[in-house]
Amino acid sequence: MPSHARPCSITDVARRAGCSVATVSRVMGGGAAGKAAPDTVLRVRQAAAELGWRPLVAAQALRQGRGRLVAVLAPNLANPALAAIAASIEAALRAAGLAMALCDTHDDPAIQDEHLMEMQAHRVCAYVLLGAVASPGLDRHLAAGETILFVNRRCPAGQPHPFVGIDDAAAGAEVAAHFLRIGLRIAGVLHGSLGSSATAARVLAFRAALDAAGRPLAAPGGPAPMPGTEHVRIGFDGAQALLAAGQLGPPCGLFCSSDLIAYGAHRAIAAAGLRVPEDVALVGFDDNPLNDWVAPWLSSVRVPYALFGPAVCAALDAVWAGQVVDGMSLPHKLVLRGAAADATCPPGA
Amino acid sequence: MPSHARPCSITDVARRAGCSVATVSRVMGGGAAGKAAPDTVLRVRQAAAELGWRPLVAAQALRQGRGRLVAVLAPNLANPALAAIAASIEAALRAAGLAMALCDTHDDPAIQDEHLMEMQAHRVCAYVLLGAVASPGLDRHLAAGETILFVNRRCPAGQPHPFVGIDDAAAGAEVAAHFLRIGLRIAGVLHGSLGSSATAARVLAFRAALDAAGRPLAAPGGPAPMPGTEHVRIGFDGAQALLAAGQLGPPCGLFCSSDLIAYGAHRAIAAAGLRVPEDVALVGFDDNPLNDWVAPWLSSVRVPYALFGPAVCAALDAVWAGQVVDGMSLPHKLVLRGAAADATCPPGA
DNA sequence: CTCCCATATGTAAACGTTTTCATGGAGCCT
DNA sequence: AGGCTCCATGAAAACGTTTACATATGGGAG
Repeated sequence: MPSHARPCSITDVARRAGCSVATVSRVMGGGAAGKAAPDTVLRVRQAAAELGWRPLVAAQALRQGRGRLVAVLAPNLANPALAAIAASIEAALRAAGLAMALCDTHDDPAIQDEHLMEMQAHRVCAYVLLGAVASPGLDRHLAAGETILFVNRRCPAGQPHPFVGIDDAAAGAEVAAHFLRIGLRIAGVLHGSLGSSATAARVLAFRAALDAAGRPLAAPGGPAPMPGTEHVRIGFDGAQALLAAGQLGPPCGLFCSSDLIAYGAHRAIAAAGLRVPEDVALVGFDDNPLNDWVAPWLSSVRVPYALFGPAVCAALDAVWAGQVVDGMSLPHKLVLRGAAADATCPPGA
Repeated sequence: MPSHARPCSITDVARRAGCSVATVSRVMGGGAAGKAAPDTVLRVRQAAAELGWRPLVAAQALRQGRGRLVAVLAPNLANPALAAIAASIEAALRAAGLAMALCDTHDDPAIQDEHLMEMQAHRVCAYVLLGAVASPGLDRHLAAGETILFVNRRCPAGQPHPFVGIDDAAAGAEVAAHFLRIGLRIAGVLHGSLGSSATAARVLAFRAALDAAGRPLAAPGGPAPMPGTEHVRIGFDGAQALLAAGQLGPPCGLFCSSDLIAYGAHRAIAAAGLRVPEDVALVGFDDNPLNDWVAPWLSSVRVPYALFGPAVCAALDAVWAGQVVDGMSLPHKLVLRGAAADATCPPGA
């Protein structure tokens, strides 16, 4: 029988500890060290433990105006890179005593706004925008002075805002430098919508580095990818277009602004009878942890997934402390994978 | 300056609409059709829209005892299959006006309990356990009559509880039938901890089908995998052990209880100079959406990710309506991928 | 001994909403 | 006309917490 006896409240704890609710609140409230007599603290702690009581988050949120919930908005949870970052953030938030509400925006401004409204109704204590897109609701939240942290993509509105992510421009330039170093002809660059600051920075820096080396890339042909288009599809179609244009003659290099795009490109290239990386050297971005297992032919810029969570928490703390968090750059690394996957021992071992 | 003017409340709406807060609550509360005069409804709706007001979830939760938040606990968000299911659930919950709090339990009973406690403090309106593990906190929540829905793995405690997932036993038997049909010698089955009801059902039904066909599998050698061990590692180590035992001579078939395990096995098999699927036919489980792109050699049992969200919502509604939801089986399908990846057109097109 | 301050605790208001109950008016039946 | 029900609405209590304020107790300094 789900009798649903009312779960115990601060009042029950107070009664059991033989004090007032205010005292319980002070003792359990954390911050108030030395605000209560030592033996009272002990009694209250014990009573709370015996009853298994925790302050009701809704009541705290109501009273204090803010809750203990952090909204995390991501454009596409099916993307392993984003899922990994979300997982890292979740772990770090939990360690900080916060909970995560995760929302999938599908890169759609309307859905993003809907989520922002809903999370506002929850009085979340912060918004973590993991790949934000410009939207009216975002502007309103920014104007309202909400705590907003941009991850991966910078704020699409003009002003600089707190940001956590890698140095995409540097990474893009490194990829170019790698191709130049090994003296490979560069067939092109495949990428998603340049509306994403991350993609734009990667691609533009890549092109700029090639320009600076006197080996400029031909202007991109074909239509610009629509925002939200499946990355694998972008890669497949893009590689097919390059093949049709005769651009992918071996040997050459091809840069893809995400691993998913590289997967798609690889499929088209393999179907054309070319080998990767011997004929076409592919460099992706994100370095999906599964690459070692399923894509040993793919070099990629490794993004330190596990560092995102701690960095996000640190940035939030800094913002709440009133500091200005302008750009916090996480380290990245170009991981090169060889021609023959010498897999006599498990990768990463 | 984040002036943080107090966000408007129901009182503001009432004043603007020229009525009392009770009326606003009734009008916006949804269910109350015909509980207010038509023109009043109009005035209130307009006032709320103009002010951009939404009822504060914390206050609702406080008053009603339950919030509009659903806790989703998953054992490992880095697993693409689980991330896909979580994404599906999120979308469906949002469509139902609910928000999702996502927690990663790392398959650890202690962490699961911690999350359960925290979510209880949030007065979430339901718990969706996507791969639950037995724990004292889970027992307490069950005893307290909370709304708990098991997804993928059945309730580890004895009694039957509401469940959403595929028919794992049938799927395992189908894999066995497939191997038998094409007359392949079966080298073995690699799997994670049998503590998971899903894994156990798959593996046991697979073995049972082989037994019934008079082709019983040798008892598993080596230590049973520890819970939580990386699936790719299980696959790699397991395949290496089979190779060392001379079990993987071509041609043969090998069943892996998850795609990740199959990835690991593939790596070891390829390193040994054997081809997949010509020499060793691999069948995985989950059918990662990326398989078409990165693992065209892998046959796998496709799990209908997109159906989980709607099924979960339907099950929750049923439970709240007082019905008994015992087992809701989602359809699965064994997807066979050929030897030569004929990738002249994009997969799935 | 008195005064004052520090320290520990209790009292009560406030947060925003839902919901029960009461009120008053409009119609309908006898 | 009187009494009835039905309907729309308002007043107020309650949910569980935090916190500003008040109160009591004790100790030290004068």
